[in-house]
Amino acid sequence: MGGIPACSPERSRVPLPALVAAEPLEQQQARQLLKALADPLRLDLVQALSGGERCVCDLVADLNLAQSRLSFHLKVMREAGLIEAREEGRWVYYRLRAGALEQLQAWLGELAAGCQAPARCCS
Amino acid sequence: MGGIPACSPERSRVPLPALVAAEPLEQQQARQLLKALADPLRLDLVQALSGGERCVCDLVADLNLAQSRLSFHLKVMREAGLIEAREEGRWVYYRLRAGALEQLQAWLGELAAGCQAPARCCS
DNA sequence: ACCATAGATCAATCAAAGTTGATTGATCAA
DNA sequence: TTGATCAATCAACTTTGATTGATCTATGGT
Repeated sequence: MGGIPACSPERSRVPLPALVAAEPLEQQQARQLLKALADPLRLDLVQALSGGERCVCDLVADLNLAQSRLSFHLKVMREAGLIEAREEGRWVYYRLRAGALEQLQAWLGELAAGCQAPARCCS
Repeated sequence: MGGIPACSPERSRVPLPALVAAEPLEQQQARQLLKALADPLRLDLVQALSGGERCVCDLVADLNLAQSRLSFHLKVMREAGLIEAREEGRWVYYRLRAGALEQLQAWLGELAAGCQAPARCCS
């Protein structure tokens, strides 16, 4: 809890890592992606980004929400690897990571594959 | 809150409706499915069901969890239309709804389609 | 240097989800 | 009919997640 503040707060922007490659997607990553998608506001954001890259100030205006609120949700999505950011001067542009969506699709496909088996009879 | 108990408590099992067809999937339904998937325990359940139908008592044993806890999560998944139940005597068997998974896949596909457009320049 | 804007972060608050243990209704076997 | 087991539900509690408003840093214009 009451942590020693690291040498300097050093508040650099967009410091967050994410998913790595187009690999099969581990359960943990899938969960983060799903959680990042499973929220009404974030779903609106995804919708807004589904037509292409947008900058934060536009999103604030278009969706008419508090900037800190937007920033919070963008962070959740970024940390999940669902979106990525590109800085340009003062502005930050966000876009969906198509790769993440495709990984998730593939992951769902695998689930659907074997799920029709008849019940193992219970004890 | 302090409700008048309906004529008789009538605790019939598995009363919950769900998704209807293999249609394009509305945002609200997508969100429910995503939320149903976005939980560690429920993901374990999905995993367990991905090989085919299982009965509750087996799931309790295999995943080693409290029965009421399992029941709660099964209900969330059922209400989202992610799984469905089949009663047989004393037992209830659950299985994944492949249709739901496929709908979700398709929904993701549409998102991925247009998201690579270059930024609309901001203001 | 100064001020305005863009956007991230923090602390406090509030709401939504999950957990637990106990109870209840059904079903089945003895 | 009694007793055991399966599974859903409820009420109390705990944990997690979202919202808000205030700061804070970086960039750019004057």
